[in-house]
Amino acid sequence: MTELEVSRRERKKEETKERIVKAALRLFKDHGFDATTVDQIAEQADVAKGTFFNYFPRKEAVFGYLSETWVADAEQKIAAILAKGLPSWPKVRDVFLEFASIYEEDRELSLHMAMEWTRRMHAPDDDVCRRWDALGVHVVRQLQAQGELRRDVAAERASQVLADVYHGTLMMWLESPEPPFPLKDEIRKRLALVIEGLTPRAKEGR
Amino acid sequence: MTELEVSRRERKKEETKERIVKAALRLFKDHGFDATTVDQIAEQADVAKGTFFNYFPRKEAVFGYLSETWVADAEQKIAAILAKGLPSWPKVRDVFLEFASIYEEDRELSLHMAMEWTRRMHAPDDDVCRRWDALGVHVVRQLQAQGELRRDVAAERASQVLADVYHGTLMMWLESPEPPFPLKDEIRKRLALVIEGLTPRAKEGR
DNA sequence: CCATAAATATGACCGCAGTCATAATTGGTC
DNA sequence: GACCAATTATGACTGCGGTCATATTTATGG
Repeated sequence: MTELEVSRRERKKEETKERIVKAALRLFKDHGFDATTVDQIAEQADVAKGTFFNYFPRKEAVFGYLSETWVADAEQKIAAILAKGLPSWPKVRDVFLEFASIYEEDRELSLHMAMEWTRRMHAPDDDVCRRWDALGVHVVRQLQAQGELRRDVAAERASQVLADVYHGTLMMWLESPEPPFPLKDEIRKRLALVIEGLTPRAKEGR
Repeated sequence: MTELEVSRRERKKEETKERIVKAALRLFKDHGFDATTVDQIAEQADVAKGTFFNYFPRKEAVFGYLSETWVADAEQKIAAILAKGLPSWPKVRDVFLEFASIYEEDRELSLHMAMEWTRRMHAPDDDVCRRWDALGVHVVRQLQAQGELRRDVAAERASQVLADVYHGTLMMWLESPEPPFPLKDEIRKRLALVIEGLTPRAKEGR
């Protein structure tokens, strides 16, 4: 009984997974990540505890579900920009800045999300990481072709440097008990620094 | 009985702490971080389990002990460089690169160390973080004064960007199952990118 | 409709990190 | 030495993340 590529099984499977994610995120937001137990999540999602671990290997792994959505979204938007004629750095940058605003909604939760994200790179078979990487490299290549970025540096390296600064700034912002600065603004400024470089120019701006 | 600022109590305290750290690191190296239990550490250090938690709030916290040593060491070396006349970026950079070689000894262990280090920033009362920060800012200020770095950017920001790239590269290297590149070399190249900037120059180098 | 195998669900169970009430040590005082 | 307060040590105990053997459901073939 293979009707239209999606069997009833797979549908139910996906449904359950979503129920678990929804329940988990709800509880995380309400009571905090640490205070939420897997039992509670399972209860709330109306499954047994063991079932949770059929879908996610670790408690934190529920965050992985989100990043899949996000990377798809990013690919979408970036593709749109790159498609319509001349791409330009500011536009691309703004797409990534947009994602930063997601983190502003719930900092405590976002911190756990970001740490899980960090940990995931461990697994070499994780394709979400690869997709982010590929996206970054692709963007840099385009900007290089457009003449907006130096062509004499490896695109992978340039992409990584930008990602590091993005991620580092985000982490610092997330880890402070109080927001230490306006997140998007700071990221923009730091990225600008990387683009411009730290070397003094001939005519130093004021 | 306050003889020479260090009571017997404090001496024993410090001794015990060191015994615990030594035992922990030994076991981590031999059997891996996760496979090592606090019971084993306590056993090996000849104390009760509860005693461990008198000295360290979490199992990972033993790494904190090391970072204190390191930052002191870094302050020392950097001060020496900055003291003797003209400081220059390459020399400063090499000091930080030296630290990278510590990580090359045991990657699995270093990964846990780095993650604990990341988590520590959470606590606002952690002065190790503040000291690293202060050190970075101080260095940048000096280099700015020396004319080696742009003077029109906030030293804190510049320092952070450099730290982010350093840290990001390190994490990527630590998280890969196999070393993906020569660590020190890659850090040097990426830092160079930040210094030079990603903007195309008039005469593009080949 | 029954048989069978694969996929999925379940909750009793286990090991360990971390807590806490209590006990032992220590240093100071008379 | 006897007493006291403060500091440090201890291990029984708890709670939760994660496992696993077993049960249940689902799809398929005869």
